[in-house]
Amino acid sequence: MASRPTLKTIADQVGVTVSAVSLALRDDLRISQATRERIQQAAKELGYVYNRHAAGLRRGDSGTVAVCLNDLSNPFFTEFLGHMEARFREADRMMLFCHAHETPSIQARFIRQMAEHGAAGLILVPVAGTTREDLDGAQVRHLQDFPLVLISRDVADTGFDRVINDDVLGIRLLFEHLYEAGHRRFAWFGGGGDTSTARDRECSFRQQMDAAGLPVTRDSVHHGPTTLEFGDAMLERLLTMPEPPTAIMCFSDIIAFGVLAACYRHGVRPGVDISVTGFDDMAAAAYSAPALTSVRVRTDLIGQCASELLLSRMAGERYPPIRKVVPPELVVRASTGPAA
Amino acid sequence: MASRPTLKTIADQVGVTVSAVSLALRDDLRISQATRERIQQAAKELGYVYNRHAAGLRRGDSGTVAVCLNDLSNPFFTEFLGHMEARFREADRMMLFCHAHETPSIQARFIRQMAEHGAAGLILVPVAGTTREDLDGAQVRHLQDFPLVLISRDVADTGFDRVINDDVLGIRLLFEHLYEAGHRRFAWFGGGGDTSTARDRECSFRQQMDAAGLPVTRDSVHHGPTTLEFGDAMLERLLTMPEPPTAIMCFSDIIAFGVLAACYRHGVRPGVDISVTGFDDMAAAAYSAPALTSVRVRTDLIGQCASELLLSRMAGERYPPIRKVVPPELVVRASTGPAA
DNA sequence: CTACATAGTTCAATCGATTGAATAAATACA
DNA sequence: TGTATTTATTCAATCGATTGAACTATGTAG
Repeated sequence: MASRPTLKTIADQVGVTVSAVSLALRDDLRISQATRERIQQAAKELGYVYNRHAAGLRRGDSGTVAVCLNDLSNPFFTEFLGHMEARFREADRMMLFCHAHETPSIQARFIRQMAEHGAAGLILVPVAGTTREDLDGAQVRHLQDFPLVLISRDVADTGFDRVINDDVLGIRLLFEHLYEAGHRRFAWFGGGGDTSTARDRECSFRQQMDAAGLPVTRDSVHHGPTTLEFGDAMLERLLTMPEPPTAIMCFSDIIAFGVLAACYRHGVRPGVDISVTGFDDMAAAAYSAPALTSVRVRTDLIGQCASELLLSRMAGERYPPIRKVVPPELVVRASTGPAA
Repeated sequence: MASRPTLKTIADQVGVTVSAVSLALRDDLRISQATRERIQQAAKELGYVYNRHAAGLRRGDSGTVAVCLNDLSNPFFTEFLGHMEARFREADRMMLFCHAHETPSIQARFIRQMAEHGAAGLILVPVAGTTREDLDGAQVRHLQDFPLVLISRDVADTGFDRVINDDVLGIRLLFEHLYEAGHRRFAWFGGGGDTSTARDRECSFRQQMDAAGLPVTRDSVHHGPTTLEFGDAMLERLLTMPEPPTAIMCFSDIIAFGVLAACYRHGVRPGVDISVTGFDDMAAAAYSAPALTSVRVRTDLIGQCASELLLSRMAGERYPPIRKVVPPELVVRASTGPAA
């Protein structure tokens, strides 16, 4: 029944004031070592639990950071989560987490709530279609000078820090790899969402096609969700064509895995009869059947860089907004080969 | 420069007291509708942001719940996260999140910190080897009567609520499926961690073998981490045996995917030359090459049930600790077939 | 015209930790 | 011995929202 002990409880027990206890528990040298030890001992015995609400109220900092992702079912994003979590734990920051499900209203609500909680910073993979307006004014007036780092997806015209992958380069690497292997008939299985990632990758695909003097027809570009189902279904459709493409570039590994599954069912051999590429190089890409050619997005570097940037902003660093673009790496595996 | 507005700021603006503002913002009927509207209007104009530290200090509830998982790289666990996040969002609870990396010290620290934050409840997938002592006394004296729900993995002798999968049943379903298909030489690729899941599944495997009158030899049981690498490497080893098993049961889909990858490289046809089963039935299982026979762990039901249980405990419900066991479902796909 | 609800608002204490300033005690210095 | 300095601790205000009790009009019943 005894309610949670407070500084007062300890103070009474030891015979000092709350001030002394407060200082002692934080190892302040103003309190003599002897007293400090008695106080810390008593705190332990009483099972004292620090109250961050009280501390946060007085100090204005809650010791938390907020992270908002949009798609947990995609391991690619959980890789980010892992890397950032590690860095924040190191910095002794707790993480408020939100799964926005690509839904603007969820994202907006989370931004408001994390502000209410006094989170000191926010890392955000903006949901598709997020605009500048969504990020400032709208929810939290004081977001203007609030530490906020966008990752993975870019939002134009923001005054925020951003850490993103070089999607244009990634597609170029894959395209060149396929082109050099003799492929001339390409298909693009692209992300349908309104994100910078989807736009940049598809745009880069079209540029490469143009530069190679290859026509982009209605049959070469297909849009859909980033799911296994989409890749699977799309390949089924492609196989009914009179002269199907010999190389399929997918917006994401996830889609490519779907394509591989459909190939397997139809006895089409990826890397021999057809070439398939992914994007992201998630862990499973090395173990698909066959192993998937992809570009490795450096989630580790991006995640670390973003956390670092956020922590430095939180520490009060002032500099113009940074837009960091991290180059990915081509990883050639068995799912691609010379054009038949 | 103007610091964040408070109730006082609004009160001065409108010409009422903080009490009135506090009540009005929460739509308390004690304040006349006219005044309420004026206050709410002013709050909006000033860009007022609710301060949960202040409210939490006074009310003793921060409106957060804590969730601690141990392995983000396994999509199986992020499925839980998704389901719980949805339920908590619905209940207007924020989520403090921790990735314990199977590390007891991280788990312990998180438990302490979430208590400091005044989280109203905790859902935990305990890290391998977690004991009763780790969960009470040790970190937070007041955890005794603290809403805590364990999921996925069980910890013996706790007085806490638990929601877990019926692992024994799952293995039995898979075994019977394989046995009826004529398989008699089995291998078990098992989780190496000290978790109830690893123990229960392996134990069930041994029971089934016994019941079928099949010997469990040194060559039939293999332990390792829940990774693609482990499954891959283990199959390589198995193929060097003079008389390899015809059926391989894996502790997790992840391991099975590694096995399928190795099969593919060696031209061994899963479902024809050898049968492979996973466990969990994560989304990718339907799209592996070939599609994987597995048992579907109802992460949706378990996640929902756990959140529901936690919310009801948080609401003050008192009843003896509940141990809810959710039955999984057999999903037969192409990776298993009649014994050669 | 008094007594009495009733609605609308304010008063004032409270939650628990923090911190700059003040005080007391002990030690050093002249 | 008296004063300056250091060390150890306490005082008291503060952060911002909440809430039971108190107060003040206004209206209603007797």
